[in-house]
Amino acid sequence: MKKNVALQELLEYVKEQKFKKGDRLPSERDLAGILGISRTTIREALRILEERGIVSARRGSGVYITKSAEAMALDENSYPPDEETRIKDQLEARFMITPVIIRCAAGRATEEEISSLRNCIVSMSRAIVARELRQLVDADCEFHRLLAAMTRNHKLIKIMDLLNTGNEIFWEYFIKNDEFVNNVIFAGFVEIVNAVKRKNGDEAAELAKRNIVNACEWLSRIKDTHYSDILGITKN
Amino acid sequence: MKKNVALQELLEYVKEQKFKKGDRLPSERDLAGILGISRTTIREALRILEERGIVSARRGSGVYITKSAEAMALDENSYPPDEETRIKDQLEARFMITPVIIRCAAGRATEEEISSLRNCIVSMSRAIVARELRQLVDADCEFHRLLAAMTRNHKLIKIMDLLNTGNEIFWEYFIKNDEFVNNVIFAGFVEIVNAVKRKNGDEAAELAKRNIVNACEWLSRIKDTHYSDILGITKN
DNA sequence: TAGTGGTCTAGACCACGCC
DNA sequence: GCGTGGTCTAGACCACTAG
Repeated sequence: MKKNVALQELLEYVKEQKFKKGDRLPSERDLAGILGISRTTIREALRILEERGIVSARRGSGVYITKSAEAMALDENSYPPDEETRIKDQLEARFMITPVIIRCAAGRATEEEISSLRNCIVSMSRAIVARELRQLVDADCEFHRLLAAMTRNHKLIKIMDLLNTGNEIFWEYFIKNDEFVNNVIFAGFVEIVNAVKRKNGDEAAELAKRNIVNACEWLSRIKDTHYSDILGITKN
Repeated sequence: MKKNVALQELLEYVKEQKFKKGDRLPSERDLAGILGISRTTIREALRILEERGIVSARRGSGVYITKSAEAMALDENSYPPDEETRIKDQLEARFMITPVIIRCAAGRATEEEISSLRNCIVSMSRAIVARELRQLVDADCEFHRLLAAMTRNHKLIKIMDLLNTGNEIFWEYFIKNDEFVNNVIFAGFVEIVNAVKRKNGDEAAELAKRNIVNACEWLSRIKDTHYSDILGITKN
């Protein structure tokens, strides 16, 4: 994508021109001319830099550098939102957040809601048999959405919605191996529901964590990455 | 902004046309025509809906609804609840999520980022003296945003953004009492930064929790509600 | 092959900061 | 008033999906 190229060129340009923290960049229109690219695309690149906290735009004034060159160099390598990073971020976020929500949910769930969870698991099972990635992801989302709803906390529901986006990225790998999905992940979900039914929040949370640990280990095996790093850093 | 208007109209249109989960929306070009708006703007609105997990775009195929009507209604109602509920949800969510993120941040923060945290605290202090609610809330948001950025995890940053919305609701109460804000909350932030500097994630997380506990207790005193219920249910 | 989302472009107008 | 970032537009081409 050109915006990513623009982003790299922009960083290169900043380095060349020896811009420092606090300096003002050329205007968006000038940058567009300098880098031979449309202003819209430049803006998209700047937006990304702003998200990363490297740059800050002030209306009517200009775009300013807010991060030192050293800090920029430091996280330059850590930011390509490539597939590896997305998988890692997604798994880590789920590992950190989901158990907390499930622990809370276990204390507040009704019998009826637990039946809904069971129904979800049935859908999941069907999707696995039919090898329907989309249905599997949907069932997984629904499962987690229900758990979040049990907390009766609107904010937590929204957070779960956020966590529920972008999971295809690893389900895609899981669904390739029936045995793993069935005996490990799927069985894990069943155990979680049982723990929730017993209103044992701590156990449910622990099971949720273990499920993600298992997922990480399996992914590490079939890919050449070490997802298990996540666990050491964020141990609860 | 027109994209926000477009977003509302889009939701309205979906409701009118009785689109359901799994249905395909008209193409972006058609929607542009229907709503009388450029495709770029429509795309921006769709991007937001995609982030919220309401919709999912498939290249070469179309844009599909991924959330049931009930879930959408739930989402819509997630903000009109009464003030009590909003405060409770907000505090509870922060109590559950923030410590986990801070623990992770403590293990990955750079010296420079810690300086930024300190700067934030200075802004906060100034805002308190000037009794500027808006600046105080901004500084609080920035403080938490920085902490989330230290995790280097895009998802967690987004989650923190979500947590950062709607906090005016209790800052409004806090700012009325200088002594409390200064000696309890503000001092708590300073301690958190120190713990982060020592890379002591567990302590930082514990301090973050205690800060929210203190906030709950103080709110319970000045209002006739028992916010401390939150703590028993979600103890870690 | 026709239609879709993904990306990029050039140009326009607005709201705001600064001189 | 001038230059800035913020927003919107119409149109183009590409890569992909599906019939």
